[in-house]
Amino acid sequence: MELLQLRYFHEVAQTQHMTNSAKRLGVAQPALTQAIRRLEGELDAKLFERAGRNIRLTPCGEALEAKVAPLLAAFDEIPLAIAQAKGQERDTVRIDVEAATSMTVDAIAVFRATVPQAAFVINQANSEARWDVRVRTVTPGGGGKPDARTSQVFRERICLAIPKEQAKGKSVCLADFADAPFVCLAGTRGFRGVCDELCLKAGFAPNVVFESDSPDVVRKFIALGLGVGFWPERSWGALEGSDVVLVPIADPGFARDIVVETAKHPFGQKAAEFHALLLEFIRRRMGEADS
Amino acid sequence: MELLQLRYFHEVAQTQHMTNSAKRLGVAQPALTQAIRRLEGELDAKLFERAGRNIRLTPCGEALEAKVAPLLAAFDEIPLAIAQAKGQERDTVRIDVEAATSMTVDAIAVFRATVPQAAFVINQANSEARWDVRVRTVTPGGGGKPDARTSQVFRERICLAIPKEQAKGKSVCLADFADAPFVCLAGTRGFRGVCDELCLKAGFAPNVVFESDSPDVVRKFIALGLGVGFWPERSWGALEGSDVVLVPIADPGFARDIVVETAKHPFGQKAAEFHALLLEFIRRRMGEADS
DNA sequence: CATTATTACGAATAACGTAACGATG
DNA sequence: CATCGTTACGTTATTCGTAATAATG
Repeated sequence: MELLQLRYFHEVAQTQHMTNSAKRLGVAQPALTQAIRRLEGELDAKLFERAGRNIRLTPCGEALEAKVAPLLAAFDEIPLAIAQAKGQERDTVRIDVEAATSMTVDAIAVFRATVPQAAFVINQANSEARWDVRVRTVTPGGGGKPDARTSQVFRERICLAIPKEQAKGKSVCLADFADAPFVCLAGTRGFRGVCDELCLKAGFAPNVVFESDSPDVVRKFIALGLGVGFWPERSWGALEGSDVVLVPIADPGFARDIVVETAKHPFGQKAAEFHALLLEFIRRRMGEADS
Repeated sequence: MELLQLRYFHEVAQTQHMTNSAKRLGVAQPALTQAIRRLEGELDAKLFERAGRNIRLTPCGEALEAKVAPLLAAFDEIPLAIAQAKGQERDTVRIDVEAATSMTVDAIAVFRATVPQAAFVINQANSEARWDVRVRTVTPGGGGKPDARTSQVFRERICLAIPKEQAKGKSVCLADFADAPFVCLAGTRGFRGVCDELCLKAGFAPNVVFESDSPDVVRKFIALGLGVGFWPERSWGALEGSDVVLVPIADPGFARDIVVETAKHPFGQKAAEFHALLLEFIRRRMGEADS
C-alpha cells in the first residue's frame, strides 16, 4: 500500500473516470489500471466496478475514499510544516545550562527585551538533547577539555561563606574547618562536582551535614548561620544576611571555570546573537575574563 | 516522499538508533541511511544529526515526527476499515426505485421487522449510483429491454380515475375524454413517461391542466374531482374519496410493466433475501405475475 | 465505429544488500 | 579496537509506457 497508489485512487475516486484521471495525473491509462489493481489486491477488496463504459466506486471504495482523502490532505501539509519548523528554528535558541543558571536566565530576559520573537528551549544538564549554547563549569586545570567547539572560559574564585565572627583574616585555610558543619549542593556534576574534586586534591574532607539540589535552599541555610559552604565569588550573587561573609580560600586551586560552548555547525541566527550577548553579559558581571 | 520512507523515519525517530531500527525493520543499515537521506533531500531539511556515535532528531525531525506519527497510525487502520465496510455491505441493500415506491417501502418495513440489522440505501431514479435492487416501470411492448440481468416483470392495467357519475359502463374510451381536464404527474420517466408513450400510440392528446411531481398531490386532486387522471390499477392503492371510481381503458395497450432487477454480480446476502421478499410482496399485492 | 478499460511485454528507474570506509568513545 | 553510521557499487524488483485486446453504447 504505497502513497502513490492512494493518490491515484483518490484522483480516480473523484472523477470516476480512468482516462481523464490518467491525463490529470500525467501517466498512461494502463499504469493507472495496474496501480488500482495492485491496491485492490493488497486490500483484498474491489474498489471500482464497471458501469457501462465507465467505472464506479464500490461501497468499499467509498469507505476507502472517506479514509484516504483527509490523510492525503494532511500529507500535503508536511512540506509546509517542515518549512515552518525550519524558519522558526532560526529564531530559537536551545540552551543546556549546567551552571550559572541565574546569570543565564538574566541574560535571556535582556535578550528577549531586544528580540521579542526569539524563542528559548532550556534543558538542565540533559546532554542527550540538542543545544545551541551550553554553560558548564569545570575545574581550572582539570579534565575540562575546551573541546574543538568554540568556547569561552571565565574563571572565578570559589570562596567560603562563614559566620562573620569567624572571619579573622583576608582568607581562610580549609584545615580550620575540618569539624565545621558544611552545607552543600547535591549531585555530582556542576558546582558540587568541582568542589568535591578540589577538596579531594587538597586532602580535605568536609563534614557535610546538609545537602539540597536547590542553590536557593543552600543559600538560605548559610545565610541563617546553620553551617558554612562553598560559594562562587560572583556568579551566584551576594549572600543574604548581614552576619555571613564571603572569604577567599588560602588553599591553592580553589577556583572554577565557567565554560560557554556553542554547537559546532548548524545553529540559527538568533542563537549566534544570543551567544554574543551572553558572553558580554557574563564578562560584565564577572569582571574578569579569560579565553 | 513515499510511505515506506516515512515508516522508516518513524521507527528511527523512536529509537534514535539506526542499527537497532534496521534490525527491527528487517533491512540492512545502509538501506535505512539511504532512505532517510532521500527523505531529507525531498524535504530539504536535516532530520537527524550525529550525536557522538549515535544520532539524534533535529528540531525539524521532531516536527516531522509529530506530523507523521498519527498519520501512520491512521494508515494502519485502513485495512480494518475496508474489512468492516466489506462485512457491513453484506447486510446493506441498495435500492434504486423509479416506480412503485409505496410498495417498495412497505416491503422494506416488513423486511426490517424480520432482519433488524439490515441497512438500506435508497436512491430515486439515480442511475449513476450503485444499486442491488432496482424497480422501474416500462411500457409492455416497448423499448423496455429486460436486460441480461435477472429481472421480474409484473403487469398491471392502467386505468382512468373519473367522477362516479361519468362512469357509465365497465370501461371507458379515451376519445370520450378529449376535452376533459387531466391531472398528471410531472417528469418524463416512470409512470408519466409510460402514459405519454401510450397516449401517443393511441393518437390521443390529454388536456393537462395540472401537473405535480408528487403522486400524493395528484391523488388528492383527482379525489376532489378537479379532473381525471391515469392511475395504475393496484400498485398505488385505492383512491380516496367516494365520488371517484377507477375504470379500465378500452383502448388497447394501456398497461405497464413493473420491472424488478437485481445487479449482475456482487450483492450481499441480505440483498438477495430482500429481493425474494420484494417479489413475493409485489406478487401478492398485484394478484397477477409474469416473468 | 468510436470510446473506454484491460492485458502483455519490454525498458527504465529506484530500492536493496554486501563490502569497504570514516568517525567516535 | 569495538561500535555505529556513511559511502560505493553490483543486483534485483517494481513500475511505467507502448501496443494490442476486449467490452460497451
